[in-house]
Parts: sequence; structure tokens; C-alpha cells
Amino acid sequence: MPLAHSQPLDSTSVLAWYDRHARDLPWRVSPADRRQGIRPDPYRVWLSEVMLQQTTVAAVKAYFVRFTTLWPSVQDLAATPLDNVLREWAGLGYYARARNLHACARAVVAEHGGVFPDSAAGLQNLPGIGAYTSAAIAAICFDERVAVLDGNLDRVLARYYALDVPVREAKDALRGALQLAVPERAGDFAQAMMDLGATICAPRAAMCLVCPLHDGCKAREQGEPTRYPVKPVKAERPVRKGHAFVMRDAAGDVYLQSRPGKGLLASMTEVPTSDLGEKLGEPDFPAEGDWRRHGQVIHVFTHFRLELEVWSALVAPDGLDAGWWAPPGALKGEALPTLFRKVLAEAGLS
DNA sequence: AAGCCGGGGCG
DNA sequence: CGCCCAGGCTT
Repeated sequence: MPLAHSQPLDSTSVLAWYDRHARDLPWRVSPADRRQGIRPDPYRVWLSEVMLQQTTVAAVKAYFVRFTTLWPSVQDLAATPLDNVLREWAGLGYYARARNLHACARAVVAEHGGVFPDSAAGLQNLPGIGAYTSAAIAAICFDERVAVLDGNLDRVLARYYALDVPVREAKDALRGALQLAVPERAGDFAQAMMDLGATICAPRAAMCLVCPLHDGCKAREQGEPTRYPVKPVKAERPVRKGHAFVMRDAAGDVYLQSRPGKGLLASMTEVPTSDLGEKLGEPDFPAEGDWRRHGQVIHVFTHFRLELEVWSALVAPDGLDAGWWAPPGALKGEALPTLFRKVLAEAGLS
């Protein structure tokens, strides 16, 4: 799938724009500081890039500050138990990232002496570091001249070339075109292109008049840049239904347990639930009690919509030994995903 | 190559 | 409320 060609990307214009308009982010070294020879810390760049996978800057900032305060170095992160990492990751989503983050920290310490590999090829062997993240770290930290292609760049390039097929079908062509444009300041260029996608060439609006890629952009020339990228036909989102059971003991503590290490919300904390299905079954209460029905919690995942009926009861703790009892004041510190925080709120807790 | 895996913000 | 998003892993 060759790109209907226009002129090559003008990296000089992009860098000049970035020198004036770079965003100030907690993990970033400004272009001015980079010129002074200040280099980014690979640990901080790696941590930020993993957090930013499918996640917005606004959502990441507070988590990044918290993580780097608790664990200032990769050695600190590697030394902490996985449970601590999962607790701090709660609410950020895509929880496999947290497990891979921890595994990666331990691999860097155990196999690389606590020093991150200095090339995209070396980085990509580590857990949770794929094509995008390896390229981003290598470019930002070491100015390796690799194409850093994420969802932001997909959009910018799809517009620049007026790509008339879904990005997924032309990924290699886009990467090749981008690779040809990567300048010596590879790290600044990568960050510049992402800033461009976040502020100028945004998903629902394109401020073409102030864009450094204005001149060569096919979508701008056509007059309707937000027509790109072309979206693939999307499958409908199925609905799954079930029950959630909030149990309290005589002391008022809440029964919690860990989810399986694989699959949905892996290794995170939950209250017991029924099996999920297309149709709502009868509640299979996990203990005897005066079960009271609350409202419904609706939670939308990427690939299905979940509807949970929330129940609560005062129960005797006999037989409930797979999990643990948590006082309501301790719920905040548990590794509870947003779904189960909604469930607890529906039952009148937190 | 396609499916699985969260959550928040925006219009 | 629908749509969008700073990807990687598994099968």
C-alpha cells in the first residue's frame, strides 16, 4: 500500500515549532535543557511511556508523580512487592501493564545491572515494551533515529497523506515514510510529533493554520482533515450481565478477594460476583444472609458492556477464607479497579 | 491477523 | 450517551 505521495515530512519545521511550543510534562526534558546536554532519565521515560499506553496525559500525571515519589529508581521499583504496584496502579486500567512493569523492572535489575538497554532492539525484549515503547525510549533517551509511531502519529500521518484505508492496513508504509523524516534530534522530533497530534492535529479538530506541516498536508489541501484517519468497521459491543455481592461482618468489615492472575482485571481486588452471561441468572449468594438488593452498576469495557446487580448482606464469616476482611476506611488503599469501586459505592460504601 | 484488555474526557 | 484515545500480549 504505497502512499499517494506528497512532499516528505518537514522535520525542520516541526522542530522549530517544538522549540517554541513544547508541552511541559513531569517526565520530559525541555528542548532548551537538552541543548544544554541534560539527558532524560530512562527510568522515568520508560515509566511514563508505559503509563501512557492507551491512556491520556491528564490521567497519567498524578500516577507518574506518585510512582516516582514512592520509587525514584528502577531498583526501588524492582525491590517492592507486586501487590504494592497493583495498588498504586488501581484506576489506571489495562492492569497487565502493571504486572509487566514490575517484571520489566526486575529484569532490568537482574539482567542488565539496573541500566536500561540503549537501543530500541534491546529494549523490545523486555516485558511490556513493544514496537512503540521501545522506539519512544530509544529516541527520547538516546536520540536513536527510529520512527516512533503511536496512535497520535497514526492520525497526523493519515491526514498528511490523506490515507484512504484504515491505519492498521498501512502501518508499514506510514512507518517507512516517518523513518525517512527522522532527523538528528530524534528524541525532540518524536516528542514534537506527539505534541503536534495532541494539540494541533487533534482527533476532533485540526488547527491547520498554525500547523508546521501545513504545506505538505493532503488532508488540509482537501479541506476536511478530520475525515482522516478512516475508521475500520467496528463490531458491536455485546452485553454481559451478572450479580455482585458485598458482604459485611459484624464488625462492619467488607469481604474482598483477588481476581485470577490472567484475563479481565487480572490480579486486582474484587468483591465476589456471579458468573456473567448474556441473560441475568438467579443470584447464587456466596453466604447465608439477609440479602438486600441495591441498584445496577453499568461499566463499559473496550470489548463488552457489563451490567452488575449489586447486593449486600450482613453475613457470618464461616467458610469465607479465600479472601480477607477490610474495614471500610481501608478500601481506598486496596487494588480495586473502578468497576468495583462503583459496586461498593452502590452498596453505600466509600 | 484478530481478539483481548480500562478508564476518562469530550462533544 | 457515543466516540475517541501516548499499545502489548496472546492465540
